[in-house]
Amino acid sequence: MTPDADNAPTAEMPAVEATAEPEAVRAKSIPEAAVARLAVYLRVLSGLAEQGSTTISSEELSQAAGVNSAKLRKDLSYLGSYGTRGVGYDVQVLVSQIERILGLTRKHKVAVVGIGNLGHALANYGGFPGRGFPVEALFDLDPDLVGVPVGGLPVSHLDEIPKVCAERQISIGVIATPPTAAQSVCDRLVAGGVQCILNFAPVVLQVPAHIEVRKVDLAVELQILSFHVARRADLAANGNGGADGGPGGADNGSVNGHGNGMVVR
Amino acid sequence: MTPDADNAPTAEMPAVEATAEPEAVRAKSIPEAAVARLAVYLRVLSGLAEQGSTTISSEELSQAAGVNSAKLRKDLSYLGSYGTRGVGYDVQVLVSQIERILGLTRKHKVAVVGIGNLGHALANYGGFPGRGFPVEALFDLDPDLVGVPVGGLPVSHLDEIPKVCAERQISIGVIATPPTAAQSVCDRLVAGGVQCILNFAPVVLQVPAHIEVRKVDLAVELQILSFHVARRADLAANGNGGADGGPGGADNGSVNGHGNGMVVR
DNA sequence: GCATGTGAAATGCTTCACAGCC
DNA sequence: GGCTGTGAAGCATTTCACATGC
Repeated sequence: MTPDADNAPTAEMPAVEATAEPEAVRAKSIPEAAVARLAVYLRVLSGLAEQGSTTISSEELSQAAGVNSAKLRKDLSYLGSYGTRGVGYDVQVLVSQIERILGLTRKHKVAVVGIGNLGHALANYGGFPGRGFPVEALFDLDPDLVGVPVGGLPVSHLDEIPKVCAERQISIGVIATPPTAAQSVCDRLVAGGVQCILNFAPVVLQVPAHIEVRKVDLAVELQILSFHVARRADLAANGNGGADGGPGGADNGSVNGHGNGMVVR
Repeated sequence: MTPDADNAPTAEMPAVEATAEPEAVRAKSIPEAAVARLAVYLRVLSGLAEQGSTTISSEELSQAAGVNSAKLRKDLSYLGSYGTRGVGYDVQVLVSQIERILGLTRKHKVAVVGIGNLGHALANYGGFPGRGFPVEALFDLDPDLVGVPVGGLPVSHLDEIPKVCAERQISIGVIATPPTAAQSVCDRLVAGGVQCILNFAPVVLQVPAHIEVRKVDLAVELQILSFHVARRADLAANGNGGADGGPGGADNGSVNGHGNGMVVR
């Protein structure tokens, strides 16, 4: 995962205060794990909407999203009650509600730092996934790159990070630099006022408490896969006594869960 | 995080039983979340080793890895008892033990499918992170790319996936194609005998139960960050009256705070 | 009848706190 | 005195199972 799912959201906010909320109190504190899945549901639902579906049951949607239906319903219940018993959910309504919860009704400007192979790929992502995340600044250290437009946007120097980020109101910084530069880049992004960082560099960043960091770590992902290969080999080697019946049989229940995550980390 | 985690031996293991295991039973079933962190510790430790450190305490290592020390010790305890009370851990010993558990003592051949921006980045990663994951096959649909060497390896056509993967004993397939092609590529990788898949395409793959899948989903990561920005904005907007004192303050200490500040994220 | 929504149970993960050992 | 290793407590997430309402 999501990988990752580390993160300690804390923030409980028990009863909130007196100020009676006139309406839905929202901020009900929705589990981090559920948030990640909502993003997946959103993509599936958008696809369905384009194909003309208007309603869908939890069973169908859960299949398409690779989770079980109970989990899906629980996740959707965090949004409020937007289904119809005996029928299912209205696709458009779910799309809107998930977008609302995820804060996608507003744009989040992105800066990409480190225009190497990966940075290029990110900068060219065509406005970044699903709209709402326009790339509005690019940075690199290399003098040969500074000034050159990549994906229609000129590259600025690392030193400009704080100034440019502040000016353009960047809210998300993406770090795609070599590991040695990452912490320093991170500090400058924070100085520039970004609120969140998506880190592709294989280092653990130190950040102030109010900055949200997510990391995407290729080496870690591969090593997790390696672990599973090894474990499977172990089991096959000495795990089961005779019987069995070749691979695949193994049984072990494990439903088809599948899943994953994240990244998650 | 990957759910799956089915453990073979079910229950605990209160005492020995029936089929006496001749030796250490290893397969102790280590939590998925811990596996991901072990990979991080490994990187930190490798760095330390290169700088000449020979021992380290749980406190220091946990700081460097961005977790708290209790968690770190618990994680390391899954490896066995390799620390020295009153002293700390031997860096080299930990490195070896983590490598053993993660199955890094053996190579895992990788195939990259989809040689676009991202695929290029991956193919050029210079043998892939930290050794042990050699890229040994590249695939794309584009006739202009087939046959062209990328990072020293010629690109083959998608149709060759099953054959080439089987021949070269590829164990990990990396999908870096557009979403529409991903499921079909996945099926071919499975046909070619790969055991694990790392999926960069924004789709939920359907795979047989014995295949391990991890996904890296840029859109999901950004949307999770968006959620946190939104939540924070919400809190700031109606959470607390004036006072405050800038962002970050909020916190609202979850009551029992409990010392232990801990930097963490 | 059928599918949602949700308390409650089960499972899994993290944190605490301290015994054990150097 | 310091630091590891770990049972037990505390939380978080997932799953169950069924009342609820269309």
